[in-house]
Amino acid sequence: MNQTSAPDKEHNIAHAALRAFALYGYRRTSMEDIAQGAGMSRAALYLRFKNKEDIFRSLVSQYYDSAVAEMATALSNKDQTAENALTATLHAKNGALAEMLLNSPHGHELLDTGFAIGTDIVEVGEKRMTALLADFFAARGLRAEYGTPQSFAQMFLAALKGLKTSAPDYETLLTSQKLLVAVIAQALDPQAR
Amino acid sequence: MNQTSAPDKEHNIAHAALRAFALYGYRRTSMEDIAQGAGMSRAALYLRFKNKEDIFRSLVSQYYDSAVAEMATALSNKDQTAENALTATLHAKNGALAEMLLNSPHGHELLDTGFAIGTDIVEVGEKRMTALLADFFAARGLRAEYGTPQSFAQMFLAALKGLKTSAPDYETLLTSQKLLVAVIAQALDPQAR
DNA sequence: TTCTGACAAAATGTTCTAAAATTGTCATTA
DNA sequence: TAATGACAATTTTAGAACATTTTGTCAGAA
Repeated sequence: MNQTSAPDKEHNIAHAALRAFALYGYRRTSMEDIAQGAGMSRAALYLRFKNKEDIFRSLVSQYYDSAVAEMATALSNKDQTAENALTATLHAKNGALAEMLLNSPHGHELLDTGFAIGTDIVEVGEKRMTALLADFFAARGLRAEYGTPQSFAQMFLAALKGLKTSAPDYETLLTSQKLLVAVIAQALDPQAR
Repeated sequence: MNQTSAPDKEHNIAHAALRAFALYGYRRTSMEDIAQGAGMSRAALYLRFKNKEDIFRSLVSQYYDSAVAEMATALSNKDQTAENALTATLHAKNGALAEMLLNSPHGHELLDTGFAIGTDIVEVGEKRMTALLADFFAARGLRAEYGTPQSFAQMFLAALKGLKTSAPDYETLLTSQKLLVAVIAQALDPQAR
């Protein structure tokens, strides 16, 4: 009854890996680092993951799965204001994992041009987010002058990325995210105020 | 009467440098490359510029000077719609110099994290742009719910940067810029449509 | 005066070698 | 069965030695 299940162990590994990546960066994190953090031998890691890249990809997967799921929930409630829905969406996107990586001194390594691990996963993750937002914008009756829901959603995500990379501190990030959301919400619902 | 004036030569150098930087990237551009492009000896460059970094900084300066001036003009006409003013502003920002660098295969080197030359100039240039936009937003009666004109302008510039870095192609960039401008313009002038 | 060729100094790139670290696997243990 | 220690193979790192390129300067030519 108290035997640790496989998913739990994989979670331990993922957690330890995340910590190590945030601490040392991807390149300088060794399998030994991760194994120690997860409280097991290095060899044990290979029982569950093919290699370091595999672990990293699973982290990215994990992030997008939860972020997309949370986003879907946040956007599904038809009764709330557009502003609230979008704000909840941001919380989903700024999830714990993203937070930890972005706040680490090695966040850049994992985002900079030329870091090519998990790119494919990122791509489909972003596509799923775009689709969710496009549906939302369509459902809220986005007017034709703002282009297709699809292109509008792309614009929104790109703008958000800009806020994230430009913000000098967390405070500023929150402020500008709030402003952008307010503007977008207003565009959806011009007479709301 | 037909002697070439100093400013002209400096312009030649700047032009050649820009070409070389776009072609080879900053690091792999030698003073010899620039000298050849400008049709003079390498030593002659040192008569007008301290070194390569100095040339690069003068390029950045030049860009911001013209971009800021054009932006000021674009934003000053009180009769045009906010949307037109902002669109003209984008043209100023996406100036020829920016275009050339961004479209070059080495554009990334000059933008990526860790490229620290001319950072101070960029900083004051961006501040000047922010100030111009803030004045514009204030003059157009930006409503309090969108924060201060200052923070709103910061948000706008950051979002624009996101569009630029995220756009897969020039077409998409233009589209999303247009959408963002439309949204912002509508926030300034809710009943305009 | 305005510019250049030539020079010394500095920086950058290349190739090699040996040591150290990291990886992935497997026979063996608990 | 699930996990480990230990092993061979691979990769990474650091340093030395050397060639090449690039830089910044200056005496002197145009």
